[in-house]
Amino acid sequence: MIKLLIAEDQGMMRDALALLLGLEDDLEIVAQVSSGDAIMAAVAAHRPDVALLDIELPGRSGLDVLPELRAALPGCAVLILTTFARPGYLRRAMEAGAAGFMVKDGPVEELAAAVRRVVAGERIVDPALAAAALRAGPSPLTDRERDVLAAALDGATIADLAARLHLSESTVRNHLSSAIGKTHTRNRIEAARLARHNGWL
Amino acid sequence: MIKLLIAEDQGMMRDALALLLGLEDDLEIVAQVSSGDAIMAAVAAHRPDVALLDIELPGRSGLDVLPELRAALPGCAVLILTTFARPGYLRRAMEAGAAGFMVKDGPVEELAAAVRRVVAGERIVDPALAAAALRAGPSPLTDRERDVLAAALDGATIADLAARLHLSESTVRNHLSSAIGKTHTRNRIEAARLARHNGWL
DNA sequence: GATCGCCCAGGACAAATGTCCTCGGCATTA
DNA sequence: TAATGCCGAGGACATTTGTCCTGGGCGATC
Repeated sequence: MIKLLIAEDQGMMRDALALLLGLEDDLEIVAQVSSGDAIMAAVAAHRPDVALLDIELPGRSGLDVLPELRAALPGCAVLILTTFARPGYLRRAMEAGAAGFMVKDGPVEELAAAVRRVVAGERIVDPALAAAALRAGPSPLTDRERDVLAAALDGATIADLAARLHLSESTVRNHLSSAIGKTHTRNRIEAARLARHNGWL
Repeated sequence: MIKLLIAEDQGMMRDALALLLGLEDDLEIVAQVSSGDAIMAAVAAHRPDVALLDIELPGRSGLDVLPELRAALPGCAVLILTTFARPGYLRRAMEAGAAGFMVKDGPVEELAAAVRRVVAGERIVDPALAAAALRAGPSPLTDRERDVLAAALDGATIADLAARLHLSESTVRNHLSSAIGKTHTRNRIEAARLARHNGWL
């Protein structure tokens, strides 16, 4: 019997996954959580064989908890299940030891099969996405550039960013200018959007 | 037997919905489509009793096809099912004659019940969302302001917008300035984000 | 110890953006 | 007919943003 943990914030999707996977004879859902903060406690309590993690969760993201989960329970295979096929997400997932990376676009039948395959030790990666990840390369951004771009996503002014990050306006400008240059974009909005698209934030 | 049409682009969600609703004895999935363009043809071919429409679909949005669907097949109740609880979405859906509006956060069990209730003539609306829709009020934007804001969402410069919309830069500036004023925001990014959040785009 | 990259900060400057004004055309409404 | 509102356009102006430069501090690496 394969013990499964599901971390997914969208209620309908979570219920549907649990119901469908629960129908399989060799799978058992031992825990369902809807926030990233709840993952580690559920892992400790139920010691699943496979963890199905969404990335964009309230609290901590699935990618953030991934290294911690691998360290705490190395025998648990992690299958990332996300809406967004972002190259940087795949890269981070693989570097952190995920066993597989799937997007929610495919048919549900693939899911149970994927769970069994990662339990068998296989790695699951969408080939097209892997190619995109290699093409996009690793993030060219420094930590601070990433912070500033992430904070700029919602349209804040430079003064806002400076206040929010406890920096001077000059520093914020410099980081932004540098990030714009590295991303070959024309302003911070394009830079921030590209960075998000590539999973660099 | 209640005949159902499902329009949903995310494969896993579509499959899961179809499977779960198909398990109900009194429901029958007569059509599944993944793009907005395909909805009307499927409606004509299968004449469903209930159409379950996502809003953000490739091709035409669920809200765009809604009036056409109601005109073509008035006996078909439309249940909007969306990820985003945007006040303007709810408003548009209700004004266009939707029978219900649900977000994908809730438990799946609600879904089959909602389908039966709209067939029985009930209207389904999340009370909290309805309150938000009333609080946000109708869109204050003119058609052109909406167009310009929508085009500004991706970080385009004023020159880009002017070229894309076949307007002079002066005109674009004026529309943007007006939209910024009406939304009580500080720049077009904030204005565009607020407008999107409220479902005004 | 020197070098490198990152971080923070400031100044100077050009370019982009946002505001406010005028003006004309057009359709709808009173 | 007059008034109103939306649309397109342009000019003038202040503000914001982006670029490029300098410089100091810090830690890692060679």
